Amino acid sequence: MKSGDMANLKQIAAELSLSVTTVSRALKDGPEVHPSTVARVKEVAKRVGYVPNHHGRALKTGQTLTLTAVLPMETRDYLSDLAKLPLIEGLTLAARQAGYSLSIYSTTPDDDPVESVQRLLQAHSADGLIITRMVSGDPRVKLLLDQGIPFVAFGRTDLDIAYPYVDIDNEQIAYEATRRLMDKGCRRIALQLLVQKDQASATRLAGYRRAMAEAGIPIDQSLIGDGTFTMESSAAWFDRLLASSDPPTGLACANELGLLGALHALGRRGLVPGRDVHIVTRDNTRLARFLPANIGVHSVDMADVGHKLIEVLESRIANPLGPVATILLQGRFEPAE
Amino acid sequence: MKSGDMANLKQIAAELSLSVTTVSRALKDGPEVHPSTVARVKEVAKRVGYVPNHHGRALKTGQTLTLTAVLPMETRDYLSDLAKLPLIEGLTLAARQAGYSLSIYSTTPDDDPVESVQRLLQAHSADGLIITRMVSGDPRVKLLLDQGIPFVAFGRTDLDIAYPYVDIDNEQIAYEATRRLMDKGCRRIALQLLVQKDQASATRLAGYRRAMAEAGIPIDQSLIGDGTFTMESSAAWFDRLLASSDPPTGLACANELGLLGALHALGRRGLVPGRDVHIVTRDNTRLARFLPANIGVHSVDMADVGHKLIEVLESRIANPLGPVATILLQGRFEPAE
DNA sequence: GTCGAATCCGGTAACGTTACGATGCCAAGC
DNA sequence: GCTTGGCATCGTAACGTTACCGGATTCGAC
Repeated sequence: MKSGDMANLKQIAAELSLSVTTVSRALKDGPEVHPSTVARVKEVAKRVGYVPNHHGRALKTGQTLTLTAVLPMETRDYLSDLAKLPLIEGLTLAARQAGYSLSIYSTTPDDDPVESVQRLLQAHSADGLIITRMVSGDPRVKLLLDQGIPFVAFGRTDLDIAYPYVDIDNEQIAYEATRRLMDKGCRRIALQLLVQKDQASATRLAGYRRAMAEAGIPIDQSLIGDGTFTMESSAAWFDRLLASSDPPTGLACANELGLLGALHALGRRGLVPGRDVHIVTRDNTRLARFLPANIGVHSVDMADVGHKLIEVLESRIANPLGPVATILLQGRFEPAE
Repeated sequence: MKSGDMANLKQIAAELSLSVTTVSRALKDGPEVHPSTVARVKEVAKRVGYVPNHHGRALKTGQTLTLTAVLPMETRDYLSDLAKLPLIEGLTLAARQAGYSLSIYSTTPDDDPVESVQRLLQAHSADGLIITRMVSGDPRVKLLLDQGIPFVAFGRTDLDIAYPYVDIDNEQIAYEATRRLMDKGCRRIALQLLVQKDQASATRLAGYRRAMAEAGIPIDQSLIGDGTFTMESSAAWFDRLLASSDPPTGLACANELGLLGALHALGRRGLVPGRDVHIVTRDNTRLARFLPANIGVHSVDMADVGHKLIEVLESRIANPLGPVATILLQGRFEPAE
């Protein structure tokens, strides 16, 4: 079946009348092997196209050289979050550069997140885990820490425990976004939120509240969006706001898709962004800059987030008991023209 | 380090005073084990949280239960193809349902595609490969067939060899798109193409040519877009066309990002889609339906493509010498209102 | 009462790799 | 001459799993 007849250490050893042990050591430049022997071994290895068998090594050493990213997938809609794509690209590329291969584990809304993680770590199929979409009091953190499994989270949560994470400073970004809208003269400012209980939404809300409190504007709960998120639901949500007796004059969008939904709602009412409603949005994919509307944009390089996640995870694997690294990334603001 | 103290067959066997062999057989419902023994084994396995060790099994059986998808990644731009996200989601989900885990191998434009595949198959880390972004005379097909490695391609190519693939009927879609634009009265119709030498672009061009030939309209090469693709380059390309002495009145876009670029170019000139220029686009993510413009849309469910790819690959792994399955998917057209 | 068959289970080896201790060898030191 | 020690290499065992063959018990049938 596997026609390849894969070369292994034994074959190389036989060809050179060496022991398997010596060949193994030679290939990793062990100092206990004579340099000339190393050269001969490497030459034969190259000729026969030797590639170490992943599973043999993994079984012996316990190292799989694989990292697994647990990513939520929304089956309700075609797309959930465009930023996921550059994130995946950053993750795979950084993992490859670090000598790991990256496995993606998509969770559906039906999956119990804890159980998913549970199963993953037990299968011993990865040296480390990347978890995302942190929720308040996320139980996975304690689970993974207890089990001693190296992991890194994309996002903080409100636990007392220290754990390694990379996060975007959503509080600051939402604060600035709200302030920008105020600078445009808005006082009724709508805040778009994504998944309920999502930690990112909680911090966004905190930043919004801070800005509103500083300006002395009372919070109107009806202006704060909530719940599971699609282009459709975004459009419907903002349409309801526009239809109200006292519609918002400013909007802080959660991401590109939320923006598209909101623009759709505006368009259907003949309203123009930047004139009737001022908009600021998160946009990690440059998409908003290409829409025919002047919209302020907060962006974060998601590929860089992927790189940083791998970096932290790598140091965690190398030194599981060392200090936990945490990285907080600021957004970059590009104002509307 | 790995504090887990993973349960293995030996532990279960010891606890029940059985042999490792029997436990192994019991867990896979071997007919050679007494039903009551099977029950006892399973009960203990569940209690101690036994999960089979992937690598032990892979080493013995040669099956890795892993599939690898080779996906191109454009580092030039933030996003290359939005449809890749639902594709990945479909792939991971279908792989999981089939009992496989999915590994993503991102290739950069610098990577030699053949060498990437070469290395992947030698590492014996996957039971099957999914390759994408087929080019004319793609050398990977022959390589994989020769090596007897199970694989499936997303996209056809112009080889005489039969090989398993799933593809979208781009020829037909481009043909229909061109016809729709003609129905709107367009005669100067621009065709947006993506990556050069990409097989999908070649078939799109063929469909366009067929429609133009049937209508007796001569081909104007200057209306046919070409080259590596970003939102920026799309905008620049279409802007050049609009600036020409005889600008197009119809446009068939390659995908969502190409559409956004084109709309950007239109917007900057104060032109309105559906009035000054008629547009039809590929859109696998429902994004175009949410733009404030009436645009005809050809869509394909990319998650379904992912499922079909896994399906074909699975049958290929189960029966490597069987007939090659090929699937050609039609696009669904939703006209502009 | 003996024998084949069916049923249930155990032991051994092997997949490819690496860790560990052991072994042979040669030069240098007393 | 004999030890010491460094050097290069080897042999064995083990990681967790499954394939294969062989053994024990039971049961029905002649």
